[in-house]
Amino acid sequence: MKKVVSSGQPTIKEIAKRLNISVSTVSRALHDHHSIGLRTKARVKALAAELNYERNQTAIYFQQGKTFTIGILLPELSEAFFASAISGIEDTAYSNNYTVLLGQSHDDEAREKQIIQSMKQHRVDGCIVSIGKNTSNYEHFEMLRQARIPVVFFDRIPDLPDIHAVSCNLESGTIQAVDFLLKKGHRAIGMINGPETMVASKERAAGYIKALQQHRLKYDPNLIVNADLTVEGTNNAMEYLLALKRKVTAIVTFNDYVAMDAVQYALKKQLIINKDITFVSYANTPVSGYTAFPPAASVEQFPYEQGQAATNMLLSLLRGEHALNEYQNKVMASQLVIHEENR
Amino acid sequence: MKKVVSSGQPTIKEIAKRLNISVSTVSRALHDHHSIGLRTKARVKALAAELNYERNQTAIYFQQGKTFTIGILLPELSEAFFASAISGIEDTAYSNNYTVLLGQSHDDEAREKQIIQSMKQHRVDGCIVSIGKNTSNYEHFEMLRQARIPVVFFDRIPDLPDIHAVSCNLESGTIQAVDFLLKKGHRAIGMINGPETMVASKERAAGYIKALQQHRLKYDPNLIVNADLTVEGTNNAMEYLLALKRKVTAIVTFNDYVAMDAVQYALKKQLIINKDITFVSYANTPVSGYTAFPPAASVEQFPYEQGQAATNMLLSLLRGEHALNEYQNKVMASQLVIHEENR
DNA sequence: CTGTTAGCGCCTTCAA
DNA sequence: TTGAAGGCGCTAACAG
Repeated sequence: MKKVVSSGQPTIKEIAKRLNISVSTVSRALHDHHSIGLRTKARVKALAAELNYERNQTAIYFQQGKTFTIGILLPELSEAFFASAISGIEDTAYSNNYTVLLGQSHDDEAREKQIIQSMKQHRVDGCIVSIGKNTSNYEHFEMLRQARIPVVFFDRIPDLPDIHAVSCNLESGTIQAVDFLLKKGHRAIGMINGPETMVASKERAAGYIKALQQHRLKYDPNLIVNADLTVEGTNNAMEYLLALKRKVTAIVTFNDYVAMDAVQYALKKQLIINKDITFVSYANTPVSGYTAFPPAASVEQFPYEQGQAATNMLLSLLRGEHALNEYQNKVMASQLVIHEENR
Repeated sequence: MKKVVSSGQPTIKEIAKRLNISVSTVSRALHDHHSIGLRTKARVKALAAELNYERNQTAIYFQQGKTFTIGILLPELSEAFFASAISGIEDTAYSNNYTVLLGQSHDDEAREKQIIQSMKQHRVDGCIVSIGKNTSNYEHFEMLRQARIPVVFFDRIPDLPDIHAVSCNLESGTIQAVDFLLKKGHRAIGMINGPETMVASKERAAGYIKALQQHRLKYDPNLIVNADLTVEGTNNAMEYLLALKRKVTAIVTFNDYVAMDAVQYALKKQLIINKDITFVSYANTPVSGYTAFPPAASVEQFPYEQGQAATNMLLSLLRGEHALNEYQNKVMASQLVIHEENR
């Protein structure tokens, strides 16, 4: 008993039969192979068009061992930063005839593993990954390596030696940010940083310190607080900073959300924004323009461009332009964007 | 000459050879088929584990004619609304063992067509689609229908008779919104609506009118303005509304962005928000909580839930629980969310 | 309980 | 210029 699976979609076999020629001739005709007679070619193409023939990609994937699909694994699709990043990835993949398989880990390591597993089974040609907040075990990526599936990490990259990665170094932007504040006359500049373990937090702190050094100013460790990015954490950090003996007149916050929370706190304390206290932040969101008191400046991290860069790196790997073990680590510079001050 | 494509990944054939049994036995053992001896099963599984065997999905897709993949076509990934929607889609798909192929049309009809084409070639089992702003030709969806690939439209649904669709009716939410304002004593309620052609604009207008009717109030067409959702458009609309003889004390805006622009305009005109003028909006964004003057209430459109619902509908179609031509049109109710007023 | 075999759609070598 | 045949990895029908 023959099972019908292809829901009536025409195949080359069918075309061959109708035209009384062989399947290989049809296949070649469809591919414009030079050794096929013009007449035959025309007849084949005409019938193919008439029948609405379409090659069965799954068959081709199967026998070629390539899927022209890349897997994207991200923590959270609804975060503006990642939404932009995906957008950049999809655009680049699309214009190179690749499609994109999507998975979100929700910062859950177990789910991250499952998704990687599933992508591997789907035989994606490669992966682009931004790891979860708490991921500390990287064996799932090791499996990809063994399966010779290239991976490019971006933004949230793991602390491993031999990886392909694209990221945005926050140090440069942070230097610019602190510099900006120093030039406006601020001397006691606080920083609400993220969890100490995060690479991103380290980069922020490093930038902060370097900026001070460049101005030959003393670095006071008390001015940097590590917070957990929740509203309470931000409030606590603000309380701490505002209680310092040295009067803090400017604060660099971990991201725009923290900034907005911090602004709310400051307002409650009757502080006048941009006068008593000035905020500078990191632009994870396009929203800040709409808030009443946006940070005076923001460090842009270029998510769309990071997505593009990661995809291009992966594609060059897939094209064999670089050896898989020739590890590339593209670091893009973050950049300070000064907002309009007349609001 | 044998071409090696599978990059050395072990196959059941290899396992069979090593164990001196047949491929079908291996296949069955791996599937826990009841008719396989415990010993054999164990041996097979052990070797499979040792070799790091993993089934080649592309082979299975190919021979089963199913890919357990659904295609998502959306206008713009970086719009918060769609980002949430995708999140809902991906979560639902994932927990049903489906994966998700992604494409964004950027509201470009040609690109929309290409993506649909590509998804069809990838042999996705079904599609979830939100059409572009300007899409007026639906032949690409007709092709899907002919290929018997089910499509569920959501949010931006085409004006076609026989389709599966999930959407959120804004009429109910709008009624609640106007009702809310009427109960607070407002009588001259303006509306900055979207382009007249959009279904969503019509629903808003209809809700507005119905709410007045329910209160036995006269409907004044002058109070509804169609704008184009740009900042200038919003400013013009505001100028118009504020210049009316009847003093407008409340305004329903098309979405949160329009609301924020309108608030800015009002502030410039020295109006006091929530006193001189009150805004109610539609929640396309989770941001409004951070703005200084968020709308007093918002009509929630539940993008995540819409994504879930669309995916469930598609899955039920794929499972054959409903005939493909038994068209379902799920309309979810929008709902007014009243914000805290003590800010 | 296990083995043999055909076939999914396509491409590609080899032979004519 | 064309045809025949094999094989990609796997499943399932059929035959022991």
